[in-house]
Amino acid sequence: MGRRKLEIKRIEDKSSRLVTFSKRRAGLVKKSRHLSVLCDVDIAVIVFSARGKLYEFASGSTNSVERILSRYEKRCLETGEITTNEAGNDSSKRFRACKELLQTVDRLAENAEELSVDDMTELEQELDAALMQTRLRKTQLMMEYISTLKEKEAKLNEEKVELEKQVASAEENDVDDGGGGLNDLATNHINSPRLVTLPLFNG
Amino acid sequence: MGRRKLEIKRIEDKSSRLVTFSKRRAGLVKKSRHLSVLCDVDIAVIVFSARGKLYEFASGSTNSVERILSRYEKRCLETGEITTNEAGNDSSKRFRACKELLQTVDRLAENAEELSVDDMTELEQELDAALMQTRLRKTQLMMEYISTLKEKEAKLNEEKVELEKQVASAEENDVDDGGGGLNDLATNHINSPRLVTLPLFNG
DNA sequence: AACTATTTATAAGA
DNA sequence: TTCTTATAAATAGTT
Repeated sequence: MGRRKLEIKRIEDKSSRLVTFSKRRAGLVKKSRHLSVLCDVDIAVIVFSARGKLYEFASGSTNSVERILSRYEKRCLETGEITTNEAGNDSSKRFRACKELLQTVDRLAENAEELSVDDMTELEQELDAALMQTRLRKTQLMMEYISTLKEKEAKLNEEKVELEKQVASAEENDVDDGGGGLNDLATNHINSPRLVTLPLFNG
Repeated sequence: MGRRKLEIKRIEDKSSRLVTFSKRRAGLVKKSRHLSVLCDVDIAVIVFSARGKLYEFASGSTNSVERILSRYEKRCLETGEITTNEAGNDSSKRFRACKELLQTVDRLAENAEELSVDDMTELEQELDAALMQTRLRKTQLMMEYISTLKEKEAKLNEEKVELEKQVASAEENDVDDGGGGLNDLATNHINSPRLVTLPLFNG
């Protein structure tokens, strides 16, 4: 929507790319605000420029991006987010069960007026228990995954050391050089940076 | 941009509000995609309808929303820490703040009889918000850690391939053998098992 | 879900 | 950069 029709592909000219970014970013934010007002919905928009500068918009007032993001995270966990699963795995079954549970909850919540406080208390406790289970399981899965990755890393490091030895001994047998670079490379690898352990995983 | 100029305020008629939501949401996503492609930037858009249905868009491929969100959180922490960062590590400060908060909660809980339901509701909401933040942050830290480990693995794999090439070329220069074992070793490494991706982290 | 009369966004130019 | 303007794109109301 300008003097010419613009193909939707990366604008190679840096100057016009920047101008377009500035204009269209403003447009996007404006449209987001309009949509959120007109239709009374919550919107968050996050933009990272190529140089890493952050631009954000959120309907509502202070801290809205954080609020919407935390809602988003919550929703993802609730929904399971286990979309890309093969048939053999039983997690698709589990996923379906989850969905059903959520539907049940929705149904109950809709008719909440017909349920007594005791009923709701019971439901609350059961849901609370389910939530706890889910969180626990999530953390376990992540921890297991981290362990797997760490093991993998250790194994790869071992293999690397082994290979470096092989290179070194091959070098010794090799009379004419061309291998000085290899030693540099090997040294480089040995000195590769160590893991930085996050505070969360201490002890 | 329609038959009439539309005031930017909540559309009261439910039907047209829904139609407008649908149309403009599509438009917003389209514009987001165009902006991300044209200007080569990362964009995430999150929309919650009034009924709580989630719509999302992110430049890049699968799971980009999560990726961009984690980048966003990271950035927020970084910039926040720049302003509140003085001598030494501030995590001890944060920890002290946590302890104080918990003590406050204990104190309030002890004297709960003296507080009104409204007071307790307010406290409940604040604690709930804090809990949500904590969970979010925990998940993000784990996700970031996993990303780091994955990157590390990729880098190690690259280095291994490089080393294997070095071994192979050193072998070629070597006249008398003893290097058959090396080839076996190299093959072994190339065929080392791939990452098993847990359902939780698909896409 | 399609159709258009209009409004809105914006590409290029100044 | 900012303003202008010709034109493309989005969309409000209609069918």
